[in-house]
Amino acid sequence: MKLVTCGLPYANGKAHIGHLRTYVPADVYVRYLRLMGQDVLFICGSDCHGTPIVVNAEKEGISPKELVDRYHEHFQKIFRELGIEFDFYGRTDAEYNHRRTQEIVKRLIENGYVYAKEIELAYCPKCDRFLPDRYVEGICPYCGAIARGDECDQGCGRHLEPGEIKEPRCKICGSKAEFRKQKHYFFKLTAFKDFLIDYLENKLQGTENALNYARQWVKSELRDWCITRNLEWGVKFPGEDLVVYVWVDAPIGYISFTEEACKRKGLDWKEIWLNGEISDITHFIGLDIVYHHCIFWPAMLKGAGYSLPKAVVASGMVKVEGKTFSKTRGYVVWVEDDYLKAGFNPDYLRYYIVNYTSHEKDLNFSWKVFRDKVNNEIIATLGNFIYRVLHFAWKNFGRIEGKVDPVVIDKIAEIKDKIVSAINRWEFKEASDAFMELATFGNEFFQSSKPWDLIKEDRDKCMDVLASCIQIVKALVIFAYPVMPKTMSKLAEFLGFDIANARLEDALKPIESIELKKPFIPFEKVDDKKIEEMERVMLERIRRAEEAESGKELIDIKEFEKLDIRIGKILKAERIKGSKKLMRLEVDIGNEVRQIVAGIAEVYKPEEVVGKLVPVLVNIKPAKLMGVESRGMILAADVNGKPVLLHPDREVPPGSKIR
RNA sequence: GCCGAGGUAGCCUAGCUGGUUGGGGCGUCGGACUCAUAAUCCGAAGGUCCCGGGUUCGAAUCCCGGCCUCGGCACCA
Repeated sequence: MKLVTCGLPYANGKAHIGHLRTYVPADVYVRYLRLMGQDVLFICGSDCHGTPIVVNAEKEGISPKELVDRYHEHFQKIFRELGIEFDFYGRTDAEYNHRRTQEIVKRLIENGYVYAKEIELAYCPKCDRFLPDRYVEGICPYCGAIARGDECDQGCGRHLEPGEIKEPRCKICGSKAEFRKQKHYFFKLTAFKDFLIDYLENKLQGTENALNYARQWVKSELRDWCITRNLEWGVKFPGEDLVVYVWVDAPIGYISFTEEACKRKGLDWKEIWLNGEISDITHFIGLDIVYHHCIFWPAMLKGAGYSLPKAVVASGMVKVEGKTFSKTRGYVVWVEDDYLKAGFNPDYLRYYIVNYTSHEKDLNFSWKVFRDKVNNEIIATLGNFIYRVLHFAWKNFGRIEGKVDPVVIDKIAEIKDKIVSAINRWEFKEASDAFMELATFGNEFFQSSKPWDLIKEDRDKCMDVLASCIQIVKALVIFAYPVMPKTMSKLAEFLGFDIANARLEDALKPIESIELKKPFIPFEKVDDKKIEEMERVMLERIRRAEEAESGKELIDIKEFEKLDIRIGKILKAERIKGSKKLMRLEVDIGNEVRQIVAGIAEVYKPEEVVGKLVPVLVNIKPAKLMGVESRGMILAADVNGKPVLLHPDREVPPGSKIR
């Protein structure tokens, strides 16, 4: 029995195209494996714990469970509608996962891989509780920006250790927090370094993008993981008033979901998870969680005495209309609101995702490309071939009994081999290109055989041609089924065979005789108006996002007057060591020379900004960036996140006021 | 900065253990056909294989240097 899993969607937001980038190929993979005769268990579930869920639930005034329920339902619905069929879709807050997680944590403790340590944590005296991660807000000790407890998300982006944040405040009640010591538990990840190096170099299979990242990480410094948090919501850490960190109980979902799936099917989950060193387990994940799956997870499994995964397959990133996927900036396609509600066939999106490029590379989603792929590839090549054959055969004969051309059988066999080879390398584009090649072959065969002429001259010969074509149609239905299950199962039913129990080899078995009904048009065209509408929706969203980003209300001139903006002359400039973006400048602002740190080093070289006149916000609070004090802020235009400097249109004296 | 991945015609790509004219798809142009959702088929145009140097009889393919793009740099879900 082979196990295939997908990274668990976090039950904190709706499904978008980024999710599908992992789930669709995984589903396609499983369906092909089954067509290849393999026994596969396919599982997934909702990731239900963690601080963001608790914080968001509190914000909405509902319980974490209510929030999780909502998105758990949502994801199940999306998967159902897109034909992503898990054998079991669980949730990490279920009893079975709590039980398995606690069992594994106990094993880790028994085996000596967990130790306690006192650390200083932010504590809110008013709420009377410790404040984990995102419950804290304060000042970043490095750059002075407002930061979260665990990360300076708006400023320098640094990770913050517990206790590092300055002036911590409780995010719930807003009152001042203090630091208090508390005992927490750490997982001895460092003890697994040698094991991990060997595992990643010699044992784990998968896509290069995942393996290379992981190898690089494991060779640099590993640190022990703090695996406990001060929350109510989560899996209780044995014997303490703490819960385990989400990244402990989330992957354990893979195990507990397997148990549940096996229980329902009368199988033994231990054959997968407790059968020795490496087990036939394949994890499909996004690139963002490679670390957890290739480092943390195998170490945990090893430490608790469980089997290790055989392969980790990581999908590439998603872009939307050529821009980096971003929910906040509006470059996103929501599966339900944007796609399904518009009434598009889910098979189209599945085909797009699988066929756009290889699994490891970046996938760009564009509505125009979508329209072209659907209309030119799915419909014109594949759908049209199927329909023209079925329609012609039904109209002229009704029943087809003829000899299939051996050339056709050879071609089908060739395509089948291509598909098998591609699937074994997780090359889903190659597999889908292969069946499209067969459709093109079919069109060529039909065209060059001219059955519309033959029917007038030689009905038997015409019948043979159609027998060959129907053979190709059947092969196409089987070969394309994993990518487009909805439409292909309808066609299989039309042709009178059971796709659920089909094998790739069935495509080669000649159809002796077949009775045809009136065929249906398998795919509906996507029209330009609809695409324009979709693009409008997206542009509108991007525009709104930009507006929200700038988030500007109307202000009084008095407020503007608070800003002291002057022209400064850059006297000196140098890069800041260790930083990609920052440049240290000495700027003459008229009555003094200030040291200012500016994020322009990605675009400008020091020598080209020296001597330039630029606007400077003089009365901004001083801040430290990368340890260098900055007293002022260079103003520049923001073009796609990159700075463009502004210069006065004629020479003006440094210190000139801007108003 | 460090570490990955990658730069092949308007777009997506194959080739990358070096060897005849760098394949394929979409788009474009011309033609043919009419069974079919103006679908299909045939043909054509289109490439400094990022740049520079090197190794070699010979490099998109190997080596060195540079430029550019994307991503990661961790207890962030």
